[in-house]
Amino acid sequence: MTETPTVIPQAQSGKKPLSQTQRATRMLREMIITNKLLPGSSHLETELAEMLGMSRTPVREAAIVLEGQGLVEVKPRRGVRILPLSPADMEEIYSILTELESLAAHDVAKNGADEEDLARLRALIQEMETALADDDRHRWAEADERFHHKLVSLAGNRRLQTIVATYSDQVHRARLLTLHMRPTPHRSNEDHRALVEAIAAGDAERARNIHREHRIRAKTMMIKLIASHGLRAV
Amino acid sequence: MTETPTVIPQAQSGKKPLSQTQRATRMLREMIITNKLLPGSSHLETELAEMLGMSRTPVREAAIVLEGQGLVEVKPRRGVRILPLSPADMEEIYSILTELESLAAHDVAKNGADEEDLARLRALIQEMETALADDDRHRWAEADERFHHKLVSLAGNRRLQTIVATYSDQVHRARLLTLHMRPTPHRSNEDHRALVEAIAAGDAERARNIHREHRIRAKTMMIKLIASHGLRAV
DNA sequence: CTAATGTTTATTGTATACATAAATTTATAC
DNA sequence: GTATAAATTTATGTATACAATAAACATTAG
Repeated sequence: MTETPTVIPQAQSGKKPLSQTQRATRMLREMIITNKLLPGSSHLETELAEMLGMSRTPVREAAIVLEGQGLVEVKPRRGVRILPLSPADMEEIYSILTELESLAAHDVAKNGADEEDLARLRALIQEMETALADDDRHRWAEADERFHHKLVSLAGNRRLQTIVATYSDQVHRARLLTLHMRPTPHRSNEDHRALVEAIAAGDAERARNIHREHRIRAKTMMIKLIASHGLRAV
Repeated sequence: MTETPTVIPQAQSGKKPLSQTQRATRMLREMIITNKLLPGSSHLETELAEMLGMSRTPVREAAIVLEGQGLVEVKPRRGVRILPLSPADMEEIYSILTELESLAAHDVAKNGADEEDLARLRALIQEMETALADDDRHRWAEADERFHHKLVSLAGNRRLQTIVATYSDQVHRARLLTLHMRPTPHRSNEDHRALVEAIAAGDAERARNIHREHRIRAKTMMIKLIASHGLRAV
């Protein structure tokens, strides 16, 4: 894979100067998932190149990468189009995420997690709870994302991680949008606690089922919210 | 000028002259999954370009696409490397395929398949059986692939189909390799029949479980075969 | 006014040029 | 003979040039 989506931290001490293609890929992905480039809009290669201060070549290569990750579509003479997500698309993606994250939960429980990892997961749940207490949904969402990411990474299946990251990126916009429309996610935190217990107990099937139900609930809510607000795409 | 074919499901019908990049992508992928380009080997962009009779640019773009599909790795000054699969890689991929194909089986059973689709699946099983009777494993494998492909396509989740296709490509080499080492796949056909029955009965959970077990068996056998032949990568 | 045709423009696909940095080789010192 | 440094080669990353062609526009016919 060219790049693992949503792996922002690279700035530390690994001082390899990024290539222009890498920079273009990151910047464009960031602008897409944070809605700086609006879904449905099209952008000529030249425009993007100028905007990013580089030539067309790296922009073109970045577009190919992002197309492979389902974020854009490169249309022959129409430029690069930011793909909108319909409720049907969301349904597709959430089904896949549900299944793969549940597999991750299963595998983590089966292979066993050490105390450090369990502590990390519990700390993230705690973080979500205090964020909720402070009515800070943004912080809650961030901790939630990190929880799911950590869970998947513990499964130790790199490809699984890549797929989940890719599709999580795709629904990131929708999550941002519904964050303030949804009811307070208390139930979500209960699910998380139950999941960590199942993992700690090494009960793989229970972990899988808890997480699957958790994900299905999230999906149902998301679709309903989008539909109830009359959004045809995001 | 009456019809502009936007999405052509298969080959010839729309004879849009492929771009060089598309040609490069197809040719390289084909050469990789059929072992014309050996796993672990590296190839400079210039070599590949000359080999395919085009300039470096489209080769480069194809390499980016194939890298996104996990078939190659582009190493800074080492050229394009055909990625070998270790048993651990295979384990990763089969886990993902197991889960996603099982989801497909579940969804197809849940949404219901019409008689035509069921007939098609049954015809493919029949094809596998006659191929086995003729001791023609190649034909069996082809029908098997088409059966799995058909199953997944019936689920109607385009992204699911894409992921399964991508990872199926990755293990294609290994399947070719073990095709003649494995015992006659009678059990496999029984599984297929049971699956189609569960789908016809609309029993989603049963369909899911049957297919999951089927896939797990396939995975175990594959890993054992590879290991028993002392192969560290394919 | 509408449809058909010709003309212009704009954008892409691909080739190519070139500076840069990695890899490799050669030279030099110890 | 080994280790270090300098020189050379090489492949890449990126910019740029340019022909091909789809889209947009203007023109003409009906």
